Amino acid sequence: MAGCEHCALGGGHALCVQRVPLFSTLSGEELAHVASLIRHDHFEKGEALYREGDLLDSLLIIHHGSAKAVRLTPDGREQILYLFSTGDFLGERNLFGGHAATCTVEALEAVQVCAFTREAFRTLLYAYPGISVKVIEELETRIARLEDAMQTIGVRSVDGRVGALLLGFAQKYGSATPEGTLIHLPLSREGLANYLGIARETVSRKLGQLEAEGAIRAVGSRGILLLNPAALAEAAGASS
Amino acid sequence: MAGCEHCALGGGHALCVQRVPLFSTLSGEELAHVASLIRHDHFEKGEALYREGDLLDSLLIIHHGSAKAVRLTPDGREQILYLFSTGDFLGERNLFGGHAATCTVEALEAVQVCAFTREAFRTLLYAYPGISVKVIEELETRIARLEDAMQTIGVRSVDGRVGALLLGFAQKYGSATPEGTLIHLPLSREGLANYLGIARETVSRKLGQLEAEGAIRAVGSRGILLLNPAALAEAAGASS
DNA sequence: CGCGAGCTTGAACATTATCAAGGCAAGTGG
DNA sequence: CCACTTGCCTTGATAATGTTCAAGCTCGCG
Repeated sequence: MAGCEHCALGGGHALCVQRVPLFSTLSGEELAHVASLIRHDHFEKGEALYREGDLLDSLLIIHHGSAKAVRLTPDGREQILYLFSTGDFLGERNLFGGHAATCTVEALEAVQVCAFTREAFRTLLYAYPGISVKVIEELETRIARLEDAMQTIGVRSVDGRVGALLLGFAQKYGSATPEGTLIHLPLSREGLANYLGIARETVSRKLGQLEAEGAIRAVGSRGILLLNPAALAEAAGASS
Repeated sequence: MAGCEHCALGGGHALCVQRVPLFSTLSGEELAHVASLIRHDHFEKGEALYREGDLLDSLLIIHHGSAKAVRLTPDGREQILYLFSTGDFLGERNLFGGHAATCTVEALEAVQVCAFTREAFRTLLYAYPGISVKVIEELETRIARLEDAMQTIGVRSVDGRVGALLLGFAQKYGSATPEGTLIHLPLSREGLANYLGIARETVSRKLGQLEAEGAIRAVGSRGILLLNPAALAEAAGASS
């Protein structure tokens, strides 16, 4: 059986399928079956996992690395819609309706993915009905994330957006230190700008301002130390 | 059997369940079974179908009328996330995870809904597995809408947002006339502002500007005649 | 006819984008 | 090992854009 090589490698390495909430209801034996259906792929930084308009025929699970889902706006800029990292899955949008991909997904760093073909996944759905419910739940989660993002982008002042973004990143990419939470940003300033829908320069200025206020401290170009989360939360909550 | 009274009323009136894509794969007999599980409810304009934080236990199908899904932002304004009208269904977010509702849904006019209890719907899912796939597809559609909305709100200039909104409304609420498409707005100016994430006054100004340019013509307070859709499309596509 | 809610308009103000110049850092080649 | 180059980031000045506050208007309704 063509198992998941990545998963087989490295000592206490868990099966990649175990990392996906989708399969959390399955037994070890079933997981092994699922894993046997997996094939692999690898992308370098900057490479596209797929592009807007592609007709995907696989479900992708990010085994290691991170990626951004972007969409080109009519005026030529790009809007980042999601950030994916280890354990997230994508491509589910295209498995059923036969729709073309609605956004381009590009690797932010080297990315290893585990993939199911459409057929393999459909087989799974019939074999393990519980997965359907999991898919639905996962989609609901993604909707919730989008709703949050939309509320953030749509209404809050720019200060608030920046604050909310940093707090969000702190949970996802942060690690606790004696001084506060250290965030390793997954994006450049330009990336942050595209995520927030504002100009690059504005990101710089807002971060500079927050640093001047003592709420954060820059650590290299991709590191931010959260000194005063409460100040950010306040910015995120108040209109100015 | 406690059938769907609304559906039974009025001559060639279709079963309300037929209006929902969810059940499009079912036969007439199966539809009748589904319809037998339905109960009803009615809401007046301004009344809430449910509120943020409620633990819903039903799937609601809008049989007649329209409603808005809103979320209160930290700074006290409201952000409109969706508009629902006849045939749309809602509450699916809360059927599985047992999550509380993430937004408040309020009737924009008198609304009649058909509802399934959670149990009834689960029963259906097991009886007719095809419904699961439909649910997934429908969720995907909703995600696509959100992604569109996010791109619109996040990046486009306000002129572009207004243009895109009008074009979108033209498809959903428009009727063709010799002079152009006549849109009956489902929202007040304040509603439009909350939907677009901008100030009331700005909506007035932009609409006035479009009217001055001859792209649209106001017809009463809730009517807009689209004279030059191309001009709107251009605004929606260009940054300024 | 008069009242009130919602809409429009104006002017001052705040914020952000844009344009432009300069700095920092990492990687390159001598 | 150092100067150079390149890409990315910061900072400043200016102009465009939207918000806010305030006043007046319109339309529908009692």
